[in-house]
Amino acid sequence: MDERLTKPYNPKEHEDTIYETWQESDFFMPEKTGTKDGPRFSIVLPPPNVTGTLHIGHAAMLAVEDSIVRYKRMSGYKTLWVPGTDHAAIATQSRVEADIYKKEKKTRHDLGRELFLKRVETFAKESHDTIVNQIKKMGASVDWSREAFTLDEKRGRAVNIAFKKMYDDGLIYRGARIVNWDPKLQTTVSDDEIEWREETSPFYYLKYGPFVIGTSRPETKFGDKYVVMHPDDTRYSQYKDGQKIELEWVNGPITATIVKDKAIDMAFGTGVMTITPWHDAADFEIAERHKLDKEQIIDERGLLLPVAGEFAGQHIKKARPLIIEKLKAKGLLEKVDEKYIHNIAINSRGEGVIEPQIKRQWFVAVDKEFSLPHSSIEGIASGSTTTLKRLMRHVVESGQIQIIPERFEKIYFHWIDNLHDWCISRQIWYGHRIPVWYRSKADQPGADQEIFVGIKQPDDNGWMQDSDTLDTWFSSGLWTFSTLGWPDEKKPDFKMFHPTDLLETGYDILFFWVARMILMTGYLLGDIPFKTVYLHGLVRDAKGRKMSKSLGNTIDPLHLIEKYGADATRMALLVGAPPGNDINLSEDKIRGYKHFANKLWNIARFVITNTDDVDMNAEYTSDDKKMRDGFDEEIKNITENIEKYRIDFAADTIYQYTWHAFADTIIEEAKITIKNGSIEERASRKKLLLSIFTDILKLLHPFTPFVTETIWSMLPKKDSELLMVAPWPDVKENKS
RNA sequence: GGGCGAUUAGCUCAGUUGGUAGAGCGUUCGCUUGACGUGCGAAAGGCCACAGGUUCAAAUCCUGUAUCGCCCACCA
Repeated sequence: MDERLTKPYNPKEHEDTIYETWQESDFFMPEKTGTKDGPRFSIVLPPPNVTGTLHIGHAAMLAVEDSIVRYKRMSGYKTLWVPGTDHAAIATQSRVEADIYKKEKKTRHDLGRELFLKRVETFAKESHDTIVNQIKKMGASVDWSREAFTLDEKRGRAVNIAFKKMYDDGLIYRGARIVNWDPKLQTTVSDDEIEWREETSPFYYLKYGPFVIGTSRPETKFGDKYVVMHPDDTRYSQYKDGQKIELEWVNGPITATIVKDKAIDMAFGTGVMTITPWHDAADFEIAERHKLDKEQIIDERGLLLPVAGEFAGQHIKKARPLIIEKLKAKGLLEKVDEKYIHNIAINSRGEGVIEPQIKRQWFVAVDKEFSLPHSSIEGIASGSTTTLKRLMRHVVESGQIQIIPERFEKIYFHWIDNLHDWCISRQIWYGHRIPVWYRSKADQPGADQEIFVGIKQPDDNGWMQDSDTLDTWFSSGLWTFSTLGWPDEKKPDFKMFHPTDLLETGYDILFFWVARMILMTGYLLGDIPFKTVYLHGLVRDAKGRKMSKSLGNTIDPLHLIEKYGADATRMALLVGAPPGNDINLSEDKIRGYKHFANKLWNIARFVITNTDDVDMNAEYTSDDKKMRDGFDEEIKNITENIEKYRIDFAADTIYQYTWHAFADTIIEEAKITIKNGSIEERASRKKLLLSIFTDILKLLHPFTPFVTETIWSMLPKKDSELLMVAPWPDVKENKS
């Protein structure tokens, strides 16, 4: 017997060497697996952000993906799993900014663009190395030779080409639109990056000529010169759209214009409101509809502009009570509701309170028609006209992309239907610089600047690049094909592995990322990025709370691997985690699976020591035949569940079988048979032991790769040197 | 305001097409049994949130209610 087996199983002694063995074998590379013309399976790793270290959610993701990938590889597929990391623009930048400020009391502006970016890159590099190590510790069988980064040179080229093509097709435009401005980070953020927080604040009723208007933000009201009501509101039928009225306002008399718009909720407040188009998205829409003037009241830092009169230059927070005082003194304050509950917008990255502003930004037009020259999408012919929104809806609606669990399809459609143009420019430094250059026309002062959109800076003089960078999701939207060689569509990887088979990611980034990949792939390739989307849930703590640094309930996956082993950690994250469901993770659960790894180890000891004289050509007794047939049913069941992406069932089924059928029954009976049975009975049971155990190792391998590979190396008889490429048990023919 | 999910043993959760309720951890009792005490054998513990309905049969399907959680939305 192998002397390693004499001790209890200690994952630490085996895991790192096993991973090295795998890597040296090159079986992580598709070139080494499957057959030339055989089936292929490809998947990309959702690139983790280089903002520090992986958390337990990443570990869960790796466990699910690696299980599927290993299963496919063993099933004879040419299997590719592409790893990489994401520069995560704003998240990484604000992390480094905070670090620098904490240590050196300096801002990025103190350092300057170039120096600051160096610091971010250093941080990103360290982060990357940590992450790579963690991915390896989890046992992920990714192809490291194909590793990519969203901000490396190849991906940068892909980004610029995509941008230029969209610009040329009129799908990317520059426009003054209302955006979510974060005065703290001094940048715009997309709608999806906003979190809403409930807040109780006073709600003021102000006299506005003959009307009473309600507001929670009196500091924005200085320039309000349109008063809006519903056209069907009989209370105000004496007022006509466009009618002018004179009234006394905060800083003196003004002329206001009546506007009738159906967006007004007659039941809310007095049914009348004034609008501030520059600082409110809803007001902006009304102003656009009626072609009204828009005036900026608050600047980028949150200070009031000259329109505020005596309050100019003050910060909105400080000015508000003073403004109320003045309104009160002028008799314009009708009443105050102190307990008004409303939602305020917060930047989810960095916690700044969002101040809507009208700004000149770059947008992707989601409703604009364009023609798609080449299309592999069923139902959309090459050369036909469509919009990004329609494309995104169609590929899921027609079933060309399947989302698991299905209920998320509805959520996806709903999101698309509410989608506005996507603001892609960011006023931060870390990221893909917008590939647009400007030059003022020297001979024509005051004229518009010349604009150049391209892959790289034009050769002649005087061009200045746009200082903004792109939303990080712009580059990750290209991920499924920018990692396979695009824009060169002749690259073998692209031809062989695109579209990918599966995208496995958290439901929390369905809109951010999944939808954007569908958008980019549909537009740039006329294709789908993947056939199936598997959405996993969030990992919560034992009490069901979200893990967060502030709660102090985060679990470091490396700590778990150190204490219980990667296999136990993986099992705990797989079992009980059906697609789309959050799982509560407790250390007790992981400890249970550590015991299982040891159980398997001891089973191995029993089987190996009792089958050294096994004859694999022996006849099964009828009892043993039944046992083997029963196990074949389990194999079928497990295989079907993996195919259905019910990894949780598959992992639990083989766990239950191994412990409570194989160990508790077959081994226990074997002890008696081997001692007292006839020659035939003994030979049969020994064959059964080794035969089932060999297949158990195969079935368990996708879920617990380390311990099974370690045991495999001790098996005297086997059909493959390494378990990771041993053939998956096939029972289809056994069916009688 | 709209949508989605959850509610099952002391705790955390499974329960795949409806067929007399399961796991892990915890608890109690007994076992140094020739693979394993990280174990083995046994036991206690559940009107499956509530109210109706469909069915020979419901934790499972339908309707409603309650509580919790999540997502979406331009109510000033």
